[in-house]
Amino acid sequence: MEMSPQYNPKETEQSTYDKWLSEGTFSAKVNKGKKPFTIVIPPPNVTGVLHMGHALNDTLQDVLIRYNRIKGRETLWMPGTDHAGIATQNVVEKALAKEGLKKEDIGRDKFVEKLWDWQKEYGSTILNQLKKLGASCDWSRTRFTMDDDYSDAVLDVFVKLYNKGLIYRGNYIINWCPRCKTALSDEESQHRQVDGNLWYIKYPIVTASGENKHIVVATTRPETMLGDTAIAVNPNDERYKWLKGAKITLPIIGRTLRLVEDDQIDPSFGTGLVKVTPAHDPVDFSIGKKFDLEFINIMNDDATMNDNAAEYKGMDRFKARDAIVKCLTEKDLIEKIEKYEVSAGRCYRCDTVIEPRLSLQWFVKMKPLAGPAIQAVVDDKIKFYPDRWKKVYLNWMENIQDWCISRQIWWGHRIPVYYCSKCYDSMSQSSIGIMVSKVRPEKCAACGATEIVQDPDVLDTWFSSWLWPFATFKWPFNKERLGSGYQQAESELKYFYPTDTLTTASEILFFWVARMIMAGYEFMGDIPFKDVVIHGTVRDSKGIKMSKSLGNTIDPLDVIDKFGADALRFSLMLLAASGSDVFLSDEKFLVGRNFCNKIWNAVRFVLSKIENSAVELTDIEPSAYDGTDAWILGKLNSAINDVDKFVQAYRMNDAAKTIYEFFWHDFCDWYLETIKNSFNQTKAKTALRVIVSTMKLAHPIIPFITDKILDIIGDTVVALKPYLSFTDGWPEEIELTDDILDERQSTESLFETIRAIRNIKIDLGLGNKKTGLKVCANNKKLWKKNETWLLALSGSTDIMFADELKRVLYKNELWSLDFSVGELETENFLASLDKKISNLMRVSGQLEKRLRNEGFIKNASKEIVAQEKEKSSQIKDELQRLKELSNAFK
RNA sequence: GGGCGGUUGGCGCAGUGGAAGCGCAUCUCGUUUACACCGAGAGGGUCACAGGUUCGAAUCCUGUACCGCCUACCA
Repeated sequence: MEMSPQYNPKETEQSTYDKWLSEGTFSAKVNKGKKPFTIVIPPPNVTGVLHMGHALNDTLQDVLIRYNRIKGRETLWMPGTDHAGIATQNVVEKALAKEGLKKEDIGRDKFVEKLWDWQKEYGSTILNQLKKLGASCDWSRTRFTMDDDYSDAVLDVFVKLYNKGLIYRGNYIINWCPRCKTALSDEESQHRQVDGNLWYIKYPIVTASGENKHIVVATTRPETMLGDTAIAVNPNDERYKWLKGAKITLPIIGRTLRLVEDDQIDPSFGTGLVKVTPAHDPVDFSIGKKFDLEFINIMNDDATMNDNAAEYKGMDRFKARDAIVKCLTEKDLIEKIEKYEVSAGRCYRCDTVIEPRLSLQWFVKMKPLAGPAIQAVVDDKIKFYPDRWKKVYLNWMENIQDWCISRQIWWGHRIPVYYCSKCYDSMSQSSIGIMVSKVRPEKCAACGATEIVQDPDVLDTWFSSWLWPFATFKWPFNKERLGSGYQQAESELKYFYPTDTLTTASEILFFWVARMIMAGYEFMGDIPFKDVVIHGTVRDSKGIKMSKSLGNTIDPLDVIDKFGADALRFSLMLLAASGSDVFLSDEKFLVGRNFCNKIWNAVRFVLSKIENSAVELTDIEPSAYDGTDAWILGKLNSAINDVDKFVQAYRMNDAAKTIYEFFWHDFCDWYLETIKNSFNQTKAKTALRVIVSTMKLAHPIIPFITDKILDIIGDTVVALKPYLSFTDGWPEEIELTDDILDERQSTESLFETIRAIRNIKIDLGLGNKKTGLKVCANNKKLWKKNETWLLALSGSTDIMFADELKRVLYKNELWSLDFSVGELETENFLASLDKKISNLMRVSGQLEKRLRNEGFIKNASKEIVAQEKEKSSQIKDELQRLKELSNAFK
């Protein structure tokens, strides 16, 4: 078969992937004879397009899946997408805006219909892109968090938790995004320090004794003063004892404010007096509750001021701030303005500054759910890689807050709560007239009225994705919907759950990972996965996080187009040291491309040798190894062993590196070079064996080229065909007999000598010049046997054996050497020797000193002392040899 | 404010107590018919700083500085 001089991934990737699909390589089924290995994909947003973060995360998963598949496990990689409430709604809203429409114009039902249309058309974009990457997901199982079966799980869970008393509704200060007009969880709001001001505002008072004065409060948000209902002071603050009984008046509005004492107040901040706005600040809210203050909401849901804001009504919050500051300045009520860095929360979707807002929301009580999830990690039932995340996880879980799960948007699972129009009173805390049910109740359970309204809110997206590891298996097995498939679904969950490994970025450790663990225990009574692998963040070459808005992204599809999917995958795995961030630039992908090309050419070379020689390959078992064969097979054994170990420890970079070094440097640079001049049947078999084994080792990381190579080998060496499959197991180490192990050792010495010869030639100014080699050796046979490749690799014309050498240029315990060249430029040679000598003297001195040190002899372990003695004597021998050499030329 | 990491050649990283390593970049040499997406070589680091433990520290302990990330209600 003709192979081009360069590997061209474009020619093969698509057809190879199609072959996998048609052969059903990725499909998983319950197979009691095999141990399952399961990964559920972190479902990308339906709106998503593949970025480097996905490429990294999903390659990692594919490596694990393919590795375990080769190892004979029944592997399932469950794919799917997440409906991503706000993100998706934003996309469709934008599309609508192009037609000059708002979602309110077409109404909820029509809008949701449009969302479904959108998801049907574009929802599988990212999944198709994953196929380009080579992802071996079982596509027949693709799930979506708003599938009927999945939605059933979400509602089921809501009802169960409600009935258990773990879901409640309450008034709360929540993070409100005035642009998305929805509540955001703490995790969805990102805090950022920005330059702001601290305004010191004077509030007029009349003291108990009738004196007209003013007090000063400091605030970063002057506009909220319109909603002030109190002034708070620390009870221990002596400076303000006189304030008791004073009448405090809120400027502009004229409202009388109460004075309350609370120890949350830090006397050292500002003036020690705080304006209290219970409806617009979380701390103030808690003070408001404690002292039963009035909650005055001054804003609309889009952060414009409302009826309670007097003349500022209708104004945007920031315009109102300016206006209020201007008005106060005119009235001489601003004492001073200080520069102050404030930490403002921002919407993680649109970056709008969040407004703390009082509203009625649904919550999940998290403390009861957290218990088992903490214990599982403490007991190492679930392990983190790298394990430092364990501490981070535990720290968060131990301080967990209740989870606000309602969202004021239209795209998502609608909250299964119904209100009776007759007997439900939204103002009362009573649950009369509230019905929680997966299906709409026909009439009110309390009064029997039939006018029933469903809660308009939908559930937080994470409230569906936290069920991902089991809801994707069609839990809770709705018999009506599943029909006869019911039992199969149940047995699949039983077989594949708990899943094995979850890989993710650290950003969603709390959003998602922690909650999946809680859901796993609450609904399955078991962990959702055993290992959590947390990889780093993808950054550009300057270390800045890649993001679309910064325009510093590298599109994985471009990389695939330019270098191939394998190049992308290999480079990513090589760079992604476990848990540390990945710095990327276009050049970084050259490593992967070059490596694939190296593989391609090594194979091309070996196959051409086989085709051009009379070698007939009848079986794959090599019989008559020589030293170089034994040497490379020994290296292969270690590579197999190491790759195995590294993949299991999730150290993909070490696995990739091992394969790279072994194949490139050991196999190509040494073994293939030696067989160029001594090709025979054993060599052909050995080379093929190494290639086939390496293809299997590398297949999880670079599936396309390795698959192609096995195809090509099968076509060229037809007898090998039955051995060339990725399903017949992981390569086995080859047992080597003792005498072969000895030959392996002498091969290593010969290689060492060749390196020395090359160095000496350069030092002697001989460069690449071919010279004769004079050898004085005990073991002439060894040199004779390997003569052809020794000549080629050392750049020699011939080898002459002598019993004694007048001049010695290289010497070790086995042989000494000289070149058949008359006069030599020995200056550089001597300098190089001297450098080696002085270096060894230094080390030798250190060792001597150590061995003379009584403390060392007394305290260090016997093995260490013996080891150091051995080292010392070796170095002395070496030193002796070098000194002799050097003296001979002086 | 609290927590967790990091600091090793120009850059990116390995290295869990016994002679400082790897990849990229740099430099020199090479038209050796698998590969220039190649081969053979070379240079380059007092392992952030200060103490301590130890016969011995890049490695363990304490502190300092700087850099990240997460978390938090100083208005």
